Amino acid sequence: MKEDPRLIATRQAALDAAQKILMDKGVLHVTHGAVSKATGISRSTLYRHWPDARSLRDAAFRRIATPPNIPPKTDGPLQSDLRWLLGVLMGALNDTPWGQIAPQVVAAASTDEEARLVITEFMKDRFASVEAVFSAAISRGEITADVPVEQLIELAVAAPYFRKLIRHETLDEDWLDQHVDLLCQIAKTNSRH
Amino acid sequence: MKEDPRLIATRQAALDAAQKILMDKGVLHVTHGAVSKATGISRSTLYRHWPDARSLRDAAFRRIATPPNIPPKTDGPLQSDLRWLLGVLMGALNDTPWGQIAPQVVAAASTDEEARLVITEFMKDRFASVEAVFSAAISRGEITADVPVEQLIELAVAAPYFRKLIRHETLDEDWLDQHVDLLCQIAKTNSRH
DNA sequence: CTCCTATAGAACAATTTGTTGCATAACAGA
DNA sequence: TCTGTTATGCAACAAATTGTTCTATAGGAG
Repeated sequence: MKEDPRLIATRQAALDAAQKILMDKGVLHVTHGAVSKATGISRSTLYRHWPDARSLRDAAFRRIATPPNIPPKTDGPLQSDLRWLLGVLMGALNDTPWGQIAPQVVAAASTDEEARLVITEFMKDRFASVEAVFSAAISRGEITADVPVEQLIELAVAAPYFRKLIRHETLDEDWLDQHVDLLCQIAKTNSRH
Repeated sequence: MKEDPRLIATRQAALDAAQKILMDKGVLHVTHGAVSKATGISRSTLYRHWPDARSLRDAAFRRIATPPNIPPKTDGPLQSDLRWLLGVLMGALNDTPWGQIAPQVVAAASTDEEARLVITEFMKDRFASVEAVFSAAISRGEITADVPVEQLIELAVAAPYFRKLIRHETLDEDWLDQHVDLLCQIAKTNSRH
């Protein structure tokens, strides 16, 4: 037996609004009252779906933090693969809700176990993508297993996140080109050929 | 004429408590009521010092985010200077209130202009320290001006912050050694001698 | 000792938070 | 179409929180 469409519609509308509030005004303003006023859904209905403020916020976090599927490109060369993958990652930070919401999740993670799970899983996923690119390059013999892959992965992902979330600097194509160039240079100078 | 010691005492006690609440439970729980209960200071007094919840939170942020003075060490060699400076930075992230509070500031910065100022100024200060180390190395001729200093600075600082705030991984001596090694390697392979 | 001022405490209104009961409307199944 | 089920809207409500204001008191400055 299928789920009542009213449940689905309510959840969707409510979380859409919660997401928007989260992005525009911060986690402090995500309340049943605010969502009710934004959507027209009555407060009592919202309380039935999410019994307290925290579960509402968690739901909003989870909805946004779901990692988009990144179609893998590992056919080389390394510079090209890396540039493409980090380009997608950068695009997500710049143009999707995730980019705007990430700071809130980061903060929540420091006191909230649920939020911490959300972000560590998300990052594990990102790391796996980058790792696949390096592994492919090693398999092709483009670089050797001597390169400190762990460190490179961390630097590759850390830079755009740090730049966006903490420094509030722009993430543009020029910056990314330089970043990828440097990563590849490190990879190559650490390869024994 | 000096300031009334009662004002100073109240401010200090209140912000001490606010800081602790901020670290333990997150920004959501920093309220006049909570601080009053924690300190015994009456609510009305707190309201007179900080007229609304936001100014109280901002005050707590500012107090914690004040960068400690880092005594400069730029007498070389680069590896040693860098290791020492990033060691201090790592220690601050690991063992001072700043490390626990930074995520909250990061989040607040995405919707709050005041918090953004706090963190960008803080980072400007950090970057200047790292920049001084590289400049000194260039002056000594240890590395040449060909190295992409801007990028190196960003990577140097980004890695520990990313690791701590976003990945919730440990920051220990071994990791730092590897990190500094890699940074120096990049600097040297980019120097024409 | 006296004036000034910060604080404590209580009383208060306004807002927010969470609960409950009931009428209504929408859905699923026959 | 008819019927039983269930989600919603709405209003009333209690409780907690937020912010204001007044007065008495205690501590500090000259």
